[in-house]
Amino acid sequence: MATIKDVAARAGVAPSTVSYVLSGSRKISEDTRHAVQAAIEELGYHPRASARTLRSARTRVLALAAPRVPGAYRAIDGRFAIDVTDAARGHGYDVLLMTDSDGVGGLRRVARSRLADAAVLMAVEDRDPRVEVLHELGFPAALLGHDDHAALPWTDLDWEAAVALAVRESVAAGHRRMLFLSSAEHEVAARRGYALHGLDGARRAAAETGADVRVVPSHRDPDILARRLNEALTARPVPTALIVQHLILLPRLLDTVAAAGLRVPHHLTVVLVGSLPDELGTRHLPRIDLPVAEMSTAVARLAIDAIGSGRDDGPPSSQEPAGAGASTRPSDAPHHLIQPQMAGPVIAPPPGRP
Amino acid sequence: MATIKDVAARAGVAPSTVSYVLSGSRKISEDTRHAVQAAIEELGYHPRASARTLRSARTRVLALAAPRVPGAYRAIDGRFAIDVTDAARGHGYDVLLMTDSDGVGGLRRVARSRLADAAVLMAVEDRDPRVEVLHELGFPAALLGHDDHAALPWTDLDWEAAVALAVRESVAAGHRRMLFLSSAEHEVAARRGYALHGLDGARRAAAETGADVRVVPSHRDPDILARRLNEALTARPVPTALIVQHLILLPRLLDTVAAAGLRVPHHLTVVLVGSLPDELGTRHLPRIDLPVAEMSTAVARLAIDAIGSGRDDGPPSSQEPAGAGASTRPSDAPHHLIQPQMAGPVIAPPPGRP
DNA sequence: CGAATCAATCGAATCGATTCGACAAACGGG
DNA sequence: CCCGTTTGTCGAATCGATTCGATTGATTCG
Repeated sequence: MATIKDVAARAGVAPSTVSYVLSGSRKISEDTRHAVQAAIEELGYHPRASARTLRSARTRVLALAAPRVPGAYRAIDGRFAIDVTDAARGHGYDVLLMTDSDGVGGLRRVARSRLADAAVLMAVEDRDPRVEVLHELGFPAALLGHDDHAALPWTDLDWEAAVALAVRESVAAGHRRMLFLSSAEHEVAARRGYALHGLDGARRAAAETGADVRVVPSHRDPDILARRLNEALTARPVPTALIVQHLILLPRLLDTVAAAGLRVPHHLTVVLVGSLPDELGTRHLPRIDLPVAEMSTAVARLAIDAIGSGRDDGPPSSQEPAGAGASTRPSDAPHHLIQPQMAGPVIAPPPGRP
Repeated sequence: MATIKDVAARAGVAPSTVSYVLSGSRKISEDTRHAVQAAIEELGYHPRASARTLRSARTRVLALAAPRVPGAYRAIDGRFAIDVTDAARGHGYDVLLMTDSDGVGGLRRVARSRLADAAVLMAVEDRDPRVEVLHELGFPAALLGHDDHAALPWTDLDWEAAVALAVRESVAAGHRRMLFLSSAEHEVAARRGYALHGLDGARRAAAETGADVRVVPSHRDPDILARRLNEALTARPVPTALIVQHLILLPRLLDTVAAAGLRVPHHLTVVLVGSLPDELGTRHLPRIDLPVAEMSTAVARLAIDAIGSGRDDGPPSSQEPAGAGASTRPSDAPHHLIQPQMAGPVIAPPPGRP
């Protein structure tokens, strides 16, 4: 309830002096500073965010746009939300959580009412309407995950390298025939980066190693998924490794493997790609964890950096390398591509090999 | 970039008139209203949140305090965050997401800088320091989940009824010997409501039905959990049903069941209590879903209702029923206790029974 | 026909900070 | 000893809305 005026009165100075003590933007004598700080302590003063924002045009808030929830909820998203929030706090920013239950309406509203300084978008889709809206409003933003079209800063795991690594490590353990449980068809159709790049990684590693890698597309319906998997597991020649990128239905999946009479890892090695660290009790399987913390830190940073350099619509700087302006070509946007690492137990050899 | 002045100028009226058109708090003639609305459209005007808040002392923001993340992340929390956000939006509120990486510091900061009008706390613990801070600051709040001590509005699934229902339904399906995989010991020690009430429900239903219900406390270490479960599954007389309240390590748990040579549901029926709707592919098991949407709607409502009646420290109203002031006794706080419902397939009978 | 009533709108104060120019006192140099 | 500089602080304008009285016509009633 105390305001800057109360503090000033108590310390016997002008309000502006209190402000300078707080911001440190002008030199204040030792004595005055102590008097002001004492008054602040005694009154339990804390500046009102709204007044600060009104004057300075800075909210110190990031809008975090959670992904649409298409039937199946993604366990991963909450974790990202928390880690992004922590990362933002590290830079003095708070996080406003937004769903897209009203489509892009929420983002537009938050941007125009100046509730936030920048946005972080989760689970960006190809030709994502949110990206267009932000661009239209000239609102700074950064993306968690990416596809190759959006001309905004982004961070992501290198999914191609990740799946390729899983395949190569399986081959190194002696496996020659394996299944790759890829993203569901609707994710491929939506041209999600992780779906496309994951497939690329599997194909590339198969070609490089000469291994027999059969792709099984996942499906959001667990029964269909179970049927597909069961067919692939029993088709000859019998696969000895299962690389899983689509983890949403993991329990059901392991159930299916067990139902086929296969023990893990004795008959079949299961390798996860993009698992959430420590999540869902997957620690007993060899895997490539999704670097949630690293991605969150990076995206918060990218979003905050974008605030200063908000779109100024000026003529493109002549310092630029030849071609279009800095943020026009997707490949020019700042980004942070993270390299995969294996975690967990080593990959078991195929049956019949020591 | 347009302000209320610009709109006023364009419509040929005073700024206050524009404000009244927007708020509807005074009568405005048809003609003027249309002129103002046209000007708003043409300029793409949207009121600045900070200016509004500064004047009206209302942020229209709820602070959502995410639970501490103790090693294992809870898949459930992200879902709650999203649903609470949607529910808040339904009342015209936005949601500021807070972690407790700096303990209660975040809440205190948000409350004192007036970034939010009220708080929603997730996963409240016994003698939760956050509750004390909010009380000390006189900050309105509501809780997701509850224990019997906090004198704040709350909502929760009736965990005692839920576990009791799972036991009774299992008995009705013919089971006489079952395991109850309860919350982990550290959760009981923290006196979490769901842990205590769940145990009560199991005991009560066991007494009522005369069934043999053995309690197996979960454990955050999956290896310890697996060992405990394995012992209980193989102890004589052999249990025919497994009721699971602690779902965090579910995949590993089903793995353990399979490793014991037990097929679900043929040898052993697994019933889940408090599973997340559609989450993790648990739809093939009989279960009691956690009513996330219902709880979220309720808690948003409770928090918003608490804003109006913010602590006024005045003398207790004489309209009150005899006894202490309205918010002094925990049992007096408004709340919303949700009754459990079975979902999914019917519970399979024990082996040897048709 | 003048006074009272009512509807619609205006003007100005206000919320609580930030920030710029002005100003007084202290200081140093010539 | 006077003037220019530096140091520290003050005062006032400002950010963009809300809201309360005051004001202006139009209308009604006696």
